[in-house]
Amino acid sequence: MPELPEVETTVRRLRPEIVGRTITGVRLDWSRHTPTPAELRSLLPGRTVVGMARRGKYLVLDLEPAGRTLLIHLGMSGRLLTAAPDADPDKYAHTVLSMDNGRQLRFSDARKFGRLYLLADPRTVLGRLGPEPLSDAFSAGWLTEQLARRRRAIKPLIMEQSFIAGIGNIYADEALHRAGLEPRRPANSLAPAEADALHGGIQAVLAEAIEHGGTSLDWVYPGGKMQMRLRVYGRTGRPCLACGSSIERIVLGQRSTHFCPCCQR
DNA sequence: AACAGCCCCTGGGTGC
DNA sequence: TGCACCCAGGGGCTGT
Repeated sequence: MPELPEVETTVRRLRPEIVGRTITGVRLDWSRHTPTPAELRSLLPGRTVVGMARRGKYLVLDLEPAGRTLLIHLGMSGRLLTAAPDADPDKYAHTVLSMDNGRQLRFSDARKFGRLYLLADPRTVLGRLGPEPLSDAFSAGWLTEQLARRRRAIKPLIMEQSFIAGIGNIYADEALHRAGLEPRRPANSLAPAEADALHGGIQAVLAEAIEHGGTSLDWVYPGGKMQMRLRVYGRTGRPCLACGSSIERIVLGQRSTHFCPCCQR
C-alpha cells in the first residue's frame, strides 16, 4: 500500500508519541527481518527513540545508545500503530515493541511483504534511493537532464526507487495524468516543457496526498481521504474528470496502469 | 540498461 | 458452501 504520502502521514501521526520512548520489550512472530529475531530481541530493549523521519517509503527511527537506526518498510499491506497491550487484538501484528509508557508499537502486516532493519549504518539500505521528490534535490532541471539519458517508459522509470524515492503505482498514474503524459512514453522523448510538467505533477500530487492524509483503499490504510481525489487510479471505464473520455487500464511493467487516452499524450 | 518472469505472502471479490 | 481464479498499494532476484 503505502507510498510516500502514507508513510509521511504515519510518521507525523506517530512521532509525538514515539520520540523519547524507550523500548522495553520485543515480540516477533516473523523471521524475515534484519538481523535475526534473536538479535533483535537482544539489541532493541533499552534503546530510546531519539528521532523519527521518512526517507522514500521507509520509516527511519534513530535509536540511542550506540547510534543504531531502525528502518521499517511497510510493503503492500503494512501498518504501524500504537495501542494499549490489551486493546484490539490484531492477528496480523507480527512485530510488537513494548514502550516505557506502557503502550505498544505494532507492526501489523497481513501480507508480510513489510520489512524491518536494525542497522549501524542506514546508508546500506537508504543509500540506494534516488532523491526525495519534495526536496530541493529533485529539481525540474535535474529531472529534465536525467530523463534525456534514459529511453525507458516513463511510468516504470518514476516508480524506480533508485531513480526517485517514494513513488508507487497510485501516485505514478496520478502524476502522469496531472502532467498530461502517456505512461508508455520513452523518458528521452519528453520535451523540456513536458519534463517540467512531470516534475510539477509529481510534486503536486504528493503534496495534495499528504495534505489529505494519504490514500485509504479497502482495509489497508485507515484515515486517509486522498482516495476521493484520485483522477485515474482505479477509475477504469469511468469518465476522465478533465475531458470525459473513458479511463483506460493497461498493464505496464506488470503493474496495472490507468490513464486518459485523450488528456495524456 | 531494461525487461520479463518468478518469488515472497494473504485476503477479498467474483463467477461457477 | 465450496472452490478455482483473479486481483492487490512493494520489491528482490535471475536470466536474457
